[in-house]
Amino acid sequence: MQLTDRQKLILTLIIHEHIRTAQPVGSKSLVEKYNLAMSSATVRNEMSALTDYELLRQPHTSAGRVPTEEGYRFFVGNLVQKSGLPTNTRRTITHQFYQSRQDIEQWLRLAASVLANQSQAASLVTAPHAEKAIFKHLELIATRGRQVLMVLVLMGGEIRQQFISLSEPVSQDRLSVIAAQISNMCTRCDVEKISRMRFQMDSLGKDILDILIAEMTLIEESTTGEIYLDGMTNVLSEPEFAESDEARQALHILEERSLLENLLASTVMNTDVGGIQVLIGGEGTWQELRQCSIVLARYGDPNTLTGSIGVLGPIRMPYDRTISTVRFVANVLSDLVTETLAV
Amino acid sequence: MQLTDRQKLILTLIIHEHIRTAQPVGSKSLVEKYNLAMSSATVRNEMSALTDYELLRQPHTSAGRVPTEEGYRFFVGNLVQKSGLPTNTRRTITHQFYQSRQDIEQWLRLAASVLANQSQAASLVTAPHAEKAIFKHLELIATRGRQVLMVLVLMGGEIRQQFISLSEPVSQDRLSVIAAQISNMCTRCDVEKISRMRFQMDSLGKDILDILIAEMTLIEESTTGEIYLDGMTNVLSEPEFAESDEARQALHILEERSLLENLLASTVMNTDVGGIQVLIGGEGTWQELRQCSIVLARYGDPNTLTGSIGVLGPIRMPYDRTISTVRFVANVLSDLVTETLAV
DNA sequence: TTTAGCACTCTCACCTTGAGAGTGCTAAAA
DNA sequence: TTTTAGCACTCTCAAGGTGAGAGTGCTAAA
Repeated sequence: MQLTDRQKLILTLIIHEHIRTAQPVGSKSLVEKYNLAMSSATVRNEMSALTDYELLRQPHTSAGRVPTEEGYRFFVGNLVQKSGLPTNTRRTITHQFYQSRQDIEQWLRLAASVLANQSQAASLVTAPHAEKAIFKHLELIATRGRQVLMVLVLMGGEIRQQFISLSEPVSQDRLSVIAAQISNMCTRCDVEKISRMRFQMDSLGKDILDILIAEMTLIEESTTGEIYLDGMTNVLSEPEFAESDEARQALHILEERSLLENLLASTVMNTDVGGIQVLIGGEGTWQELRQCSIVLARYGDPNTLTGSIGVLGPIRMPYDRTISTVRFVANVLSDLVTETLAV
Repeated sequence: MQLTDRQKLILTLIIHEHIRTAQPVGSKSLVEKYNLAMSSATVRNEMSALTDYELLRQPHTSAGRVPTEEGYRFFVGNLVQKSGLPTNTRRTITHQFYQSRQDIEQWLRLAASVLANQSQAASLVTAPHAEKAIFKHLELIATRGRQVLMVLVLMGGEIRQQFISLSEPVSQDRLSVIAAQISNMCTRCDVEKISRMRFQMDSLGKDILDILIAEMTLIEESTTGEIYLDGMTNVLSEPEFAESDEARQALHILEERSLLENLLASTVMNTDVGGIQVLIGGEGTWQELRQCSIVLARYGDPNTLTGSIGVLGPIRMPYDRTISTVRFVANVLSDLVTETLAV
């Protein structure tokens, strides 16, 4: 499918106009709006051709044209201008990050908030997560009776806390000794190596090591870290979600962690850090997302810690701006992660 | 305002019927539906009286009656049957909690999920938070260069992690020594006591203690811990939120942390653990919640750690069931918190 | 005090209608 | 060959009209 320049122009204008108004775009109004140097009849002929290519669609015989999913895809793939974010927007965003508390959690929350506000859509950010769990540090804190709080720190800064129940009460001193022992012994070890050290430990140590191993295995098996969402309500103000049932289906994907993990796993997980993926109208697979598009990116340090960020909005979203924003925030997060978390 | 038994009955039935159908309730259909031993004319007279009391309202001259906010409030205050949850529902819920990972975060997430599913509405759960921050344990973990990961554990199990930047690189060994020293010295101390120990420390120790104090102050100042939400999309399926703008306003309160904190601070924070608060139609204060009711409870250990849980649904919600569910989940969480987190 | 009966009111679903916007086609102009 | 003016046609949408249905308040009798 090879489009003439004029066809590309018209497709682009129709998409712009449709994004602006959420209405079908007619030939005459398009010519008037953009002062095109051709008549509406010419535009109609081109529209007709674009409709044959299935890039445009007519809701009804005598309505204007609306871009199809294919049309958006062509637009995003070939026509969208990679404008980059305006400098002052960049500055505002960067500023916010360096203003915030120095804490991954805050950064991720902030990233979600920035994405949501900039794109006026729903956003998601997953915490950076390593494919391989490498032990860094263990802490055991007595709470009450046989209850102990276990804090496990992985290389890369992932932290897990968990209450464990020992078979008998143990003093804080003894716990500290064991924690220190394990911390020293296991630094930079993966699950396998740690398993092989099990024989060196006494009975209590073995119990704790077992829990530690279980926990690390669990972390390794999970495909993504904690998920932060923001701007869900932004989506509700879009006219295509006026009947809230449509909105419900779309937002449900974000809310239901397992669905979202599936979605991420089958798309952005295969993308390189720095790359952008745009999922338009659910790409036939995700029925609930028929009305939505998702712009996704991966951030972090490609070899160790990575996470995903994305924006979910109506299919009729301003792709250029959204893509720039997602790319920029991903870069900011990558920088922060590599600066502070790297091994 | 003193209602006769018959008036109470009719009010109750109208509310029940309205909750079921979301439609105005007429005299005739009410008599038929519930096989009342009186004629529709009698019911009409009583309805008229209830309307005078402003417990009912007519959307239009010749429509049926709809409960007013006042009507719901009377119902919740006087007529609602405190049924308690069915035994098997209780069992299902309890079971889920003991099945889950032994980890506050999981419990809170689960609580939110249970509330959302049981009530088919949106739910919120705040992490338990102590009014007074009491130090328990400090851990310092070298990451890279001058970057250090500080893990702060408070009495009661609140954990904060933060990256701090020291003025010069420090070895893990030295960090461990300092952390142990602080941990020993400050156990069970509040901010004030810790501040008085500052002079004992060397320069590096002072820096760290300052950050620690700042962090503890921050925790003490925040009114609530982490917030977990669930079931936002449930609300979208209610007919009163068909035009998504209504839904947007309501859900916005949940999404915007500061708004939600305000709301909690001005209501449930003043409630005792074990008590239930029902906020109907925003009580005149919260414009965004005109269409909603919130059922709130406080859980935890009254003297140390408390958190809030709640359900947000349409004003037309099944209060008896929702209240029972919220109360039950609050009790379960209280038990878990006092069992595992208490000092 | 309750109820049957009645006149009245209001909504809602349904239909019709005309304006408006858009289309495709054709024939003439460039 | 490409572009454009003109025209007949199509379809939506808002506005207005109509009747069925449900509900009400009032009155007079039980």
